[in-house]
Amino acid sequence: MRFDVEKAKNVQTLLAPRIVERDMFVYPPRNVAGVDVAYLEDYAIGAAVLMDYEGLYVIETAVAAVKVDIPYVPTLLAFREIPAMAKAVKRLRSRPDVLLVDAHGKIHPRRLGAASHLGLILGIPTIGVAKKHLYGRDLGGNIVNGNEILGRKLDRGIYVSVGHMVSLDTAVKIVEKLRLYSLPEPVRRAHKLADKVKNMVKLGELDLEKIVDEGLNGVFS
DNA sequence: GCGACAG
DNA sequence: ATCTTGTCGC
Repeated sequence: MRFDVEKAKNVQTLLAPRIVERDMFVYPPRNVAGVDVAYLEDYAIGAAVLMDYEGLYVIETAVAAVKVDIPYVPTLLAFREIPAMAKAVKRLRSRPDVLLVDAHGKIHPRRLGAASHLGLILGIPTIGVAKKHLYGRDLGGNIVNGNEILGRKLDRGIYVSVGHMVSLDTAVKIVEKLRLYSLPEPVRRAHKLADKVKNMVKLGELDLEKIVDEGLNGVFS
């Protein structure tokens, strides 16, 4: 067993105290990016879409792929997804002011969901945006655990929580503004991009190995 | 022991 | 997350 579950949990417990819950960027942000991952066999394809916060137009996109060894274990998703997400974000030529991650942030048993973990590793403000419940109790829209507020559940079943370097109120404000559809645009587009690349690789229209060592950049819409 | 369990 | 066809509706 190359993946030590207990050790991974200890890493989360150790890193959680480093999360900053204050806005460490100028609000409103100039631009925001969304990241997501798609899987194809034993590879993870990460996609990042950078958009203008006010105009909601795409500035640039980046795709990266990495081989994945780690299995999916509930609450330890970060260890499986972060390599691909981090690589995609780093391939962006501009550094996003805020990053929206398709995963939970503080809504996590040890307060370090993948969105928080990624923000800590990249040193970029992050917001957790998830579609399903993972942890905590719903108390009138607030996801709580005892007296602690971990995040918020918005309409259409979207969970928002602090990733890193952002307050919950600001995180919610940003997500709401970017919600043209259920998911905030940057995340929805990153999901579509990762999915599209995955299918193109399947159809032989793209070479996965080439994406693994060179990545893919674009300036689409 | 039982149920829950992001992507 | 992934697999997987058609179908209903704006």
